[in-house]
Amino acid sequence: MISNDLLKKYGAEKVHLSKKEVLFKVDTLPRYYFQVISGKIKMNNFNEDGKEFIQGIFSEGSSFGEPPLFADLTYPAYAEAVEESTVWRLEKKKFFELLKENSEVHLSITKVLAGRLHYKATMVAEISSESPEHRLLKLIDYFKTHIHKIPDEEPYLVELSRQQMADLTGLRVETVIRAIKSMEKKRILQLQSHKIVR
Amino acid sequence: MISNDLLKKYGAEKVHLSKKEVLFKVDTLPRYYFQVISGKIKMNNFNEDGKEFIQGIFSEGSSFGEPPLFADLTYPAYAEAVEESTVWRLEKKKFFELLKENSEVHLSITKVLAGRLHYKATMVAEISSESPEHRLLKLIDYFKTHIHKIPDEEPYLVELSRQQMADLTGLRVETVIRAIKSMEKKRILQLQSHKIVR
DNA sequence: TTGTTTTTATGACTTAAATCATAAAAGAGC
DNA sequence: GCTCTTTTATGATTTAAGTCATAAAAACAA
Repeated sequence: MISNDLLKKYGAEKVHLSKKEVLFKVDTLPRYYFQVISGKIKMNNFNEDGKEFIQGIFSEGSSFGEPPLFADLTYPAYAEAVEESTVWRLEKKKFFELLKENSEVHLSITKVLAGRLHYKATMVAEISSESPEHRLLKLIDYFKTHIHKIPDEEPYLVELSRQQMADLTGLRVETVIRAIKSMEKKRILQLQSHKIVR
Repeated sequence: MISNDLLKKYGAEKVHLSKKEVLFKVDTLPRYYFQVISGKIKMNNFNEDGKEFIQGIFSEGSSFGEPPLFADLTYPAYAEAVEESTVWRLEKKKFFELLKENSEVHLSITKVLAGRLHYKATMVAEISSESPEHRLLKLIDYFKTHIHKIPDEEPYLVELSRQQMADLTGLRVETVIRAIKSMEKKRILQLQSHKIVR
Protein backbone atom coordinates (compact mmCIF):
# COMPACT_ATOMS: atom_id res chain seq x y z
CA MET A 1 0.00 0.00 0.00
CA ILE A 2 1.41 3.34 -1.09
CA SER A 3 0.44 6.51 0.79
CA ASN A 4 -1.90 9.04 -0.84
CA ASP A 5 0.72 11.77 -0.58
CA LEU A 6 3.29 9.75 -2.46
CA LEU A 7 0.79 8.69 -5.10
CA LYS A 8 -0.28 12.30 -5.66
CA LYS A 9 3.35 13.40 -5.77
CA TYR A 10 4.00 11.06 -8.69
CA GLY A 11 0.89 12.12 -10.53
CA ALA A 12 -1.59 9.35 -9.75
CA GLU A 13 -5.21 9.93 -10.76
CA LYS A 14 -8.48 8.80 -9.22
CA VAL A 15 -10.64 6.52 -11.34
CA HIS A 16 -14.28 5.92 -10.57
CA LEU A 17 -15.90 2.58 -11.37
CA SER A 18 -19.55 1.68 -11.21
CA LYS A 19 -20.63 -1.81 -10.14
CA LYS A 20 -19.63 -4.53 -12.65
CA GLU A 21 -17.44 -2.13 -14.64
CA VAL A 22 -14.30 -3.76 -16.06
CA LEU A 23 -11.00 -1.97 -15.34
CA PHE A 24 -8.73 -4.15 -17.44
CA LYS A 25 -9.05 -7.26 -19.54
CA VAL A 26 -7.24 -10.58 -19.50
CA ASP A 27 -4.30 -10.95 -21.93
CA THR A 28 -3.76 -7.20 -22.29
CA LEU A 29 -0.57 -5.37 -21.38
CA PRO A 30 -0.53 -3.36 -18.14
CA ARG A 31 -0.03 0.38 -18.28
CA TYR A 32 -0.75 1.38 -14.70
CA TYR A 33 -0.30 0.56 -11.05
CA PHE A 34 -3.71 0.36 -9.30
CA GLN A 35 -4.70 0.73 -5.66
CA VAL A 36 -8.19 0.64 -4.18
CA ILE A 37 -9.38 3.82 -2.49
CA SER A 38 -12.91 2.62 -1.75
CA GLY A 39 -15.14 -0.25 -2.81
CA LYS A 40 -14.13 -3.75 -3.90
CA ILE A 41 -12.36 -5.01 -7.03
CA LYS A 42 -12.18 -8.64 -8.05
CA MET A 43 -9.82 -10.29 -10.48
CA ASN A 44 -11.39 -13.18 -12.35
CA ASN A 45 -11.22 -15.64 -15.24
CA PHE A 46 -13.88 -17.40 -17.26
CA ASN A 47 -13.42 -20.84 -18.73
CA GLU A 48 -14.72 -22.07 -22.06
CA ASP A 49 -18.26 -22.54 -20.85
CA GLY A 50 -18.41 -19.31 -18.90
CA LYS A 51 -17.63 -20.60 -15.44
CA GLU A 52 -16.00 -17.92 -13.32
CA PHE A 53 -12.87 -18.30 -11.23
CA ILE A 54 -12.05 -15.50 -8.77
CA GLN A 55 -8.31 -14.93 -8.38
CA GLY A 56 -8.74 -12.45 -5.54
CA ILE A 57 -10.93 -9.71 -4.09
CA PHE A 58 -9.23 -6.43 -3.22
CA SER A 59 -10.56 -3.78 -0.88
CA GLU A 60 -9.52 -0.40 0.55
CA GLY A 61 -5.76 0.10 0.55
CA SER A 62 -4.92 -2.98 -1.53
CA SER A 63 -3.03 -2.82 -4.78
CA PHE A 64 -3.70 -5.36 -7.51
CA GLY A 65 -2.52 -6.34 -10.96
CA GLU A 66 1.16 -5.44 -10.34
CA PRO A 67 2.84 -8.74 -11.28
CA PRO A 68 2.58 -8.27 -15.08
CA LEU A 69 3.96 -4.75 -14.59
CA PHE A 70 7.18 -6.22 -13.19
CA ALA A 71 7.43 -9.35 -15.29
CA ASP A 72 6.56 -7.79 -18.66
CA LEU A 73 3.60 -10.06 -19.11
CA THR A 74 -0.07 -9.65 -19.94
CA TYR A 75 -2.79 -9.73 -17.30
CA PRO A 76 -3.68 -13.29 -16.29
CA ALA A 77 -7.27 -12.23 -15.50
CA TYR A 78 -9.92 -9.53 -15.74
CA ALA A 79 -10.41 -6.82 -13.10
CA GLU A 80 -13.99 -5.90 -12.33
CA ALA A 81 -15.67 -3.74 -9.69
CA VAL A 82 -17.76 -5.87 -7.32
CA GLU A 83 -19.47 -2.69 -6.12
CA GLU A 84 -19.13 1.02 -6.85
CA SER A 85 -15.44 1.77 -6.35
CA THR A 86 -12.67 4.33 -6.66
CA VAL A 87 -9.04 3.43 -7.39
CA TRP A 88 -5.71 5.19 -7.78
CA ARG A 89 -4.13 4.84 -11.18
CA LEU A 90 -0.41 5.54 -11.58
CA GLU A 91 1.44 5.31 -14.88
CA LYS A 92 3.88 2.42 -15.16
CA LYS A 93 6.87 4.69 -15.78
CA LYS A 94 6.01 6.91 -12.83
CA PHE A 95 5.46 3.82 -10.69
CA PHE A 96 8.97 2.57 -11.33
CA GLU A 97 10.39 6.00 -10.63
CA LEU A 98 8.53 5.99 -7.35
CA LEU A 99 9.92 2.57 -6.43
CA LYS A 100 13.46 3.55 -7.33
CA GLU A 101 13.35 6.68 -5.22
CA ASN A 102 11.53 5.04 -2.30
CA SER A 103 13.16 1.71 -1.54
CA GLU A 104 11.00 1.11 1.54
CA VAL A 105 7.93 1.23 -0.74
CA HIS A 106 9.56 -1.25 -3.08
CA LEU A 107 10.16 -3.60 -0.15
CA SER A 108 6.54 -3.28 0.97
CA ILE A 109 5.35 -4.16 -2.54
CA THR A 110 7.66 -7.17 -2.62
CA LYS A 111 6.12 -8.25 0.69
CA VAL A 112 2.64 -7.95 -0.75
CA LEU A 113 3.60 -10.08 -3.75
CA ALA A 114 5.22 -12.63 -1.43
CA GLY A 115 2.05 -12.80 0.65
CA ARG A 116 -0.11 -13.31 -2.41
CA LEU A 117 2.19 -15.99 -3.74
CA HIS A 118 1.83 -17.73 -0.40
CA TYR A 119 -1.95 -17.60 -0.67
CA LYS A 120 -1.88 -18.97 -4.21
CA ALA A 121 0.54 -21.75 -3.30
CA THR A 122 -1.74 -22.74 -0.44
CA MET A 123 -4.92 -22.63 -2.49
CA VAL A 124 -3.57 -24.38 -5.57
CA ALA A 125 -2.41 -27.34 -3.50
CA GLU A 126 -5.80 -27.46 -1.79
CA ILE A 127 -7.83 -27.13 -4.96
CA SER A 128 -5.86 -29.80 -6.73
CA SER A 129 -6.06 -32.48 -4.14
CA GLU A 130 -8.44 -31.93 -1.30
CA SER A 131 -12.12 -32.52 -0.60
CA PRO A 132 -14.62 -29.66 -0.99
CA GLU A 133 -14.97 -29.34 2.78
CA HIS A 134 -11.22 -29.08 3.24
CA ARG A 135 -10.90 -26.50 0.47
CA LEU A 136 -13.66 -24.32 1.87
CA LEU A 137 -12.29 -24.52 5.38
CA LYS A 138 -8.86 -23.48 4.15
CA LEU A 139 -10.43 -20.57 2.28
CA ILE A 140 -12.46 -19.42 5.27
CA ASP A 141 -9.52 -19.77 7.64
CA TYR A 142 -7.27 -17.94 5.23
CA PHE A 143 -9.68 -15.02 5.05
CA LYS A 144 -10.10 -15.01 8.82
CA THR A 145 -6.41 -15.16 9.70
CA HIS A 146 -4.61 -13.46 6.84
CA ILE A 147 -7.08 -11.07 5.25
CA HIS A 148 -9.07 -9.88 8.25
CA LYS A 149 -6.44 -10.75 10.87
CA ILE A 150 -8.99 -12.01 13.38
CA PRO A 151 -7.55 -13.98 16.33
CA ASP A 152 -8.32 -17.70 16.41
CA GLU A 153 -10.58 -17.52 19.45
CA GLU A 154 -12.74 -14.68 18.11
CA PRO A 155 -15.68 -15.57 15.82
CA TYR A 156 -15.47 -14.58 12.16
CA LEU A 157 -18.60 -13.84 10.20
CA VAL A 158 -17.89 -14.85 6.62
CA GLU A 159 -18.81 -12.03 4.24
CA LEU A 160 -18.54 -14.17 1.09
CA SER A 161 -21.58 -15.56 -0.66
CA ARG A 162 -21.77 -19.30 -1.46
CA GLN A 163 -21.30 -18.40 -5.12
CA GLN A 164 -18.16 -16.38 -4.40
CA MET A 165 -16.73 -19.22 -2.33
CA ALA A 166 -17.48 -21.57 -5.20
CA ASP A 167 -15.70 -19.25 -7.63
CA LEU A 168 -12.70 -18.92 -5.31
CA THR A 169 -12.30 -22.68 -4.85
CA GLY A 170 -13.40 -23.99 -8.23
CA LEU A 171 -16.48 -25.72 -6.85
CA ARG A 172 -20.17 -25.38 -7.74
CA VAL A 173 -22.66 -23.44 -5.61
CA GLU A 174 -24.62 -26.57 -4.79
CA THR A 175 -21.48 -28.34 -3.67
CA VAL A 176 -20.53 -25.39 -1.46
CA ILE A 177 -24.00 -25.27 0.09
CA ARG A 178 -23.95 -28.99 0.84
CA ALA A 179 -20.39 -28.91 2.21
CA ILE A 180 -21.21 -25.97 4.49
CA LYS A 181 -24.31 -27.75 5.79
CA SER A 182 -22.30 -30.88 6.42
CA MET A 183 -19.65 -28.94 8.31
CA GLU A 184 -22.31 -27.29 10.42
CA LYS A 185 -23.60 -30.73 11.44
CA LYS A 186 -20.07 -31.70 12.42
CA ARG A 187 -19.79 -28.46 14.45
CA ILE A 188 -16.81 -27.30 12.38
CA LEU A 189 -18.61 -24.00 11.85
CA GLN A 190 -21.91 -22.34 12.76
CA LEU A 191 -24.81 -21.00 10.74
CA GLN A 192 -26.71 -17.95 12.02
CA SER A 193 -29.70 -17.37 9.76
CA HIS A 194 -27.73 -18.63 6.73
CA LYS A 195 -24.65 -16.56 7.61
CA ILE A 196 -21.50 -18.56 8.17
CA VAL A 197 -19.64 -18.03 11.44
CA ARG A 198 -16.25 -19.59 12.09
CA MET B 1 19.22 -14.93 -9.74
CA ILE B 2 22.05 -13.44 -7.71
CA SER B 3 25.63 -13.65 -9.01
CA ASN B 4 28.11 -16.00 -7.35
CA ASP B 5 30.43 -13.10 -6.50
CA LEU B 6 27.73 -11.24 -4.67
CA LEU B 7 26.58 -14.35 -2.84
CA LYS B 8 30.11 -15.12 -1.71
CA LYS B 9 30.65 -11.52 -0.67
CA TYR B 10 27.69 -11.76 1.72
CA GLY B 11 28.84 -15.08 3.15
CA ALA B 12 26.67 -17.61 1.31
CA GLU B 13 27.60 -21.28 1.71
CA LYS B 14 27.27 -24.22 -0.64
CA VAL B 15 24.98 -27.03 0.49
CA HIS B 16 25.08 -30.45 -1.10
CA LEU B 17 21.92 -32.52 -1.36
CA SER B 18 21.64 -36.13 -2.40
CA LYS B 19 18.63 -37.31 -4.40
CA LYS B 20 15.36 -37.16 -2.41
CA GLU B 21 16.98 -35.23 0.45
CA VAL B 22 14.66 -32.68 2.06
CA LEU B 23 16.03 -29.15 2.41
CA PHE B 24 13.18 -27.63 4.37
CA LYS B 25 9.82 -28.73 5.64
CA VAL B 26 6.33 -27.32 5.20
CA ASP B 27 5.07 -25.04 8.03
CA THR B 28 8.56 -24.21 9.30
CA LEU B 29 10.03 -20.72 9.43
CA PRO B 30 12.58 -19.76 6.76
CA ARG B 31 16.12 -18.92 7.82
CA TYR B 32 17.88 -18.72 4.46
CA TYR B 33 17.71 -17.56 0.89
CA PHE B 34 18.34 -20.51 -1.48
CA GLN B 35 19.56 -20.62 -5.08
CA VAL B 36 20.25 -23.70 -7.18
CA ILE B 37 23.87 -24.16 -8.34
CA SER B 38 23.35 -27.55 -9.98
CA GLY B 39 20.70 -30.25 -10.03
CA LYS B 40 16.93 -29.87 -9.53
CA ILE B 41 14.87 -28.97 -6.48
CA LYS B 42 11.11 -29.38 -6.26
CA MET B 43 8.71 -27.81 -3.82
CA ASN B 44 5.79 -30.05 -2.97
CA ASN B 45 2.83 -30.78 -0.71
CA PHE B 46 1.14 -33.98 0.32
CA ASN B 47 -2.55 -34.23 1.07
CA GLU B 48 -4.17 -36.36 3.76
CA ASP B 49 -3.86 -39.58 1.81
CA GLY B 50 -0.33 -38.98 0.62
CA LYS B 51 -1.04 -37.59 -2.84
CA GLU B 52 1.71 -35.26 -3.96
CA PHE B 53 1.27 -31.80 -5.45
CA ILE B 54 4.33 -30.15 -7.03
CA GLN B 55 4.39 -26.37 -6.58
CA GLY B 56 7.41 -25.92 -8.83
CA ILE B 57 10.66 -27.43 -10.05
CA PHE B 58 13.76 -25.25 -9.84
CA SER B 59 16.98 -25.76 -11.76
CA GLU B 60 20.34 -24.06 -12.18
CA GLY B 61 20.29 -20.36 -11.36
CA SER B 62 16.78 -20.32 -9.87
CA SER B 63 16.03 -19.21 -6.37
CA PHE B 64 13.15 -20.72 -4.45
CA GLY B 65 11.36 -20.42 -1.12
CA GLU B 66 11.81 -16.65 -0.83
CA PRO B 67 8.18 -15.56 -0.33
CA PRO B 68 7.95 -16.58 3.35
CA LEU B 69 11.23 -14.76 3.94
CA PHE B 70 9.59 -11.50 2.88
CA ALA B 71 6.12 -12.03 4.24
CA ASP B 72 7.13 -13.45 7.65
CA LEU B 73 5.27 -16.67 7.02
CA THR B 74 6.08 -20.36 7.21
CA TYR B 75 6.90 -22.43 4.15
CA PRO B 76 3.75 -23.44 2.23
CA ALA B 77 5.48 -26.65 1.02
CA TYR B 78 8.46 -28.98 1.34
CA ALA B 79 11.67 -28.58 -0.70
CA GLU B 80 13.24 -31.80 -1.92
CA ALA B 81 16.10 -32.62 -4.29
CA VAL B 82 14.78 -34.36 -7.43
CA GLU B 83 18.36 -35.42 -8.21
CA GLU B 84 21.76 -34.86 -6.63
CA SER B 85 22.04 -31.07 -6.26
CA THR B 86 24.05 -28.19 -4.85
CA VAL B 87 22.49 -24.94 -3.67
CA TRP B 88 23.64 -21.61 -2.29
CA ARG B 89 22.42 -20.87 1.20
CA LEU B 90 22.46 -17.27 2.46
CA GLU B 91 21.32 -16.23 5.91
CA LYS B 92 18.10 -14.21 6.02
CA LYS B 93 19.75 -11.23 7.69
CA LYS B 94 22.59 -11.16 5.18
CA PHE B 95 20.09 -11.57 2.35
CA PHE B 96 18.22 -8.44 3.37
CA GLU B 97 21.49 -6.53 3.71
CA LEU B 98 22.37 -7.62 0.19
CA LEU B 99 19.01 -6.42 -1.15
CA LYS B 100 19.27 -3.10 0.62
CA GLU B 101 22.72 -2.42 -0.75
CA ASN B 102 21.96 -3.70 -4.27
CA SER B 103 18.64 -2.28 -5.40
CA GLU B 104 18.93 -3.81 -8.90
CA VAL B 105 19.10 -7.27 -7.29
CA HIS B 106 16.01 -6.45 -5.26
CA LEU B 107 14.19 -5.50 -8.45
CA SER B 108 15.23 -8.73 -10.16
CA ILE B 109 13.91 -10.75 -7.21
CA THR B 110 10.63 -8.84 -7.35
CA LYS B 111 10.44 -9.72 -11.03
CA VAL B 112 10.96 -13.39 -10.26
CA LEU B 113 8.18 -13.32 -7.67
CA ALA B 114 5.93 -11.53 -10.13
CA GLY B 115 6.62 -14.18 -12.78
CA ARG B 116 5.84 -16.98 -10.37
CA LEU B 117 2.65 -15.31 -9.24
CA HIS B 118 1.66 -15.11 -12.89
CA TYR B 119 2.29 -18.85 -13.32
CA LYS B 120 0.29 -19.69 -10.20
CA ALA B 121 -2.59 -17.44 -11.22
CA THR B 122 -2.67 -19.14 -14.60
CA MET B 123 -2.49 -22.67 -13.22
CA VAL B 124 -4.97 -22.20 -10.40
CA ALA B 125 -7.62 -20.94 -12.81
CA GLU B 126 -6.91 -23.89 -15.12
CA ILE B 127 -6.88 -26.49 -12.39
CA SER B 128 -10.09 -25.26 -10.87
CA SER B 129 -12.19 -25.20 -13.98
CA GLU B 130 -10.76 -26.84 -17.04
CA SER B 131 -10.60 -30.32 -18.54
CA PRO B 132 -7.52 -32.52 -18.04
CA GLU B 133 -6.46 -31.98 -21.65
CA HIS B 134 -6.70 -28.21 -21.31
CA ARG B 135 -4.77 -28.22 -18.04
CA LEU B 136 -1.96 -30.34 -19.45
CA LEU B 137 -1.71 -28.25 -22.57
CA LYS B 138 -1.47 -25.09 -20.52
CA LEU B 139 1.26 -26.70 -18.41
CA ILE B 140 3.25 -27.88 -21.41
CA ASP B 141 2.89 -24.54 -23.19
CA TYR B 142 3.88 -22.68 -20.06
CA PHE B 143 7.04 -24.74 -19.75
CA LYS B 144 7.80 -24.31 -23.41
CA THR B 145 7.26 -20.56 -23.57
CA HIS B 146 8.10 -19.25 -20.12
CA ILE B 147 10.52 -21.73 -18.58
CA HIS B 148 12.52 -22.87 -21.59
CA LYS B 149 11.76 -19.82 -23.75
CA ILE B 150 11.38 -21.86 -26.92
CA PRO B 151 9.79 -20.04 -29.89
CA ASP B 152 6.31 -21.18 -30.89
CA GLU B 153 7.41 -22.69 -34.20
CA GLU B 154 10.26 -24.78 -32.74
CA PRO B 155 9.40 -28.21 -31.31
CA TYR B 156 9.67 -28.70 -27.56
CA LEU B 157 10.50 -32.09 -26.14
CA VAL B 158 8.74 -32.31 -22.78
CA GLU B 159 11.18 -33.40 -20.09
CA LEU B 160 8.49 -34.08 -17.47
CA SER B 161 7.29 -37.58 -16.68
CA ARG B 162 3.55 -38.36 -16.77
CA GLN B 163 3.65 -38.63 -12.98
CA GLN B 164 5.26 -35.20 -12.60
CA MET B 165 2.70 -33.68 -14.92
CA ALA B 166 -0.02 -35.29 -12.84
CA ASP B 167 1.48 -33.85 -9.66
CA LEU B 168 1.77 -30.40 -11.23
CA THR B 169 -1.84 -30.32 -12.40
CA GLY B 170 -3.56 -32.26 -9.64
CA LEU B 171 -4.52 -35.14 -11.93
CA ARG B 172 -3.78 -38.88 -11.73
CA VAL B 173 -1.13 -40.60 -13.83
CA GLU B 174 -3.67 -42.69 -15.66
CA THR B 175 -5.68 -39.60 -16.51
CA VAL B 176 -2.55 -37.86 -17.80
CA ILE B 177 -1.60 -40.86 -19.94
CA ARG B 178 -5.09 -41.07 -21.43
CA ALA B 179 -5.31 -37.32 -22.03
CA ILE B 180 -1.90 -37.27 -23.74
CA LYS B 181 -2.92 -40.17 -25.97
CA SER B 182 -6.14 -38.48 -26.86
CA MET B 183 -4.33 -35.25 -27.73
CA GLU B 184 -1.93 -37.18 -29.93
CA LYS B 185 -4.88 -38.60 -31.87
CA LYS B 186 -6.19 -35.06 -32.33
CA ARG B 187 -2.72 -33.99 -33.53
CA ILE B 188 -2.44 -31.42 -30.74
CA LEU B 189 0.95 -32.90 -29.85
CA GLN B 190 3.25 -35.69 -31.03
CA LEU B 191 4.63 -38.81 -29.36
CA GLN B 192 8.11 -39.99 -30.31
CA SER B 193 8.74 -43.33 -28.60
CA HIS B 194 6.66 -42.22 -25.61
CA LYS B 195 8.34 -38.83 -25.39
CA ILE B 196 5.99 -35.87 -25.75
CA VAL B 197 6.81 -33.29 -28.42
CA ARG B 198 4.87 -30.05 -28.70
C1' DT C 1 23.31 -59.64 -20.73
C1' DT C 2 20.33 -60.24 -17.28
C1' DG C 3 17.75 -58.73 -13.43
C1' DT C 4 15.42 -54.83 -11.17
C1' DT C 5 13.04 -50.61 -10.98
C1' DT C 6 10.49 -47.05 -13.04
C1' DT C 7 7.48 -45.39 -16.41
C1' DT C 8 3.87 -45.91 -19.67
C1' DA C 9 -0.30 -48.26 -20.98
C1' DT C 10 -5.16 -50.25 -20.81
C1' DG C 11 -9.43 -52.31 -19.30
C1' DA C 12 -13.23 -52.70 -15.74
C1' DC C 13 -15.47 -50.60 -12.09
C1' DT C 14 -16.67 -47.02 -8.58
C1' DT C 15 -17.67 -42.65 -6.85
C1' DA C 16 -17.78 -37.91 -5.77
C1' DA C 17 -19.03 -33.87 -7.61
C1' DA C 18 -21.39 -31.74 -11.50
C1' DT C 19 -25.68 -31.11 -13.60
C1' DC C 20 -30.57 -30.34 -13.89
C1' DA C 21 -34.81 -29.10 -11.94
C1' DT C 22 -37.38 -26.82 -8.70
C1' DA C 23 -38.49 -24.16 -4.58
C1' DA C 24 -38.06 -21.66 -0.28
C1' DA C 25 -35.93 -17.77 2.05
C1' DA C 26 -33.78 -13.39 2.19
C1' DG C 27 -32.76 -8.91 0.51
C1' DA C 28 -33.52 -4.73 -2.41
C1' DG C 29 -36.48 -1.36 -4.42
C1' DC C 30 -40.75 1.11 -4.68
C1' DG D 1 -46.78 -3.81 2.34
C1' DC D 2 -45.95 -6.05 -2.16
C1' DT D 3 -42.79 -7.15 -6.32
C1' DC D 4 -38.63 -8.53 -8.22
C1' DT D 5 -34.14 -10.36 -7.81
C1' DT D 6 -30.67 -12.82 -5.62
C1' DT D 7 -29.19 -16.26 -2.58
C1' DT D 8 -29.76 -20.51 -0.26
C1' DA D 9 -31.59 -25.12 -0.29
C1' DT D 10 -32.62 -30.03 -1.71
C1' DG D 11 -33.64 -34.14 -4.45
C1' DA D 12 -32.70 -37.04 -8.68
C1' DT D 13 -29.60 -38.18 -12.24
C1' DT D 14 -25.40 -38.13 -15.00
C1' DT D 15 -20.65 -38.32 -15.93
C1' DA D 16 -15.87 -37.57 -15.92
C1' DA D 17 -12.14 -38.69 -13.49
C1' DG D 18 -10.47 -41.59 -9.85
C1' DT D 19 -9.46 -46.26 -8.37
C1' DC D 20 -7.88 -50.91 -8.87
C1' DA D 21 -5.62 -54.50 -11.23
C1' DT D 22 -2.45 -55.96 -14.35
C1' DA D 23 1.05 -55.81 -17.99
C1' DA D 24 4.21 -54.13 -21.47
C1' DA D 25 8.01 -51.07 -22.45
C1' DA D 26 11.87 -48.44 -21.18
C1' DA D 27 15.57 -47.06 -18.23
C1' DC D 28 19.00 -48.25 -15.09
C1' DA D 29 22.31 -51.12 -12.58
C1' DA D 30 25.14 -55.03 -11.79
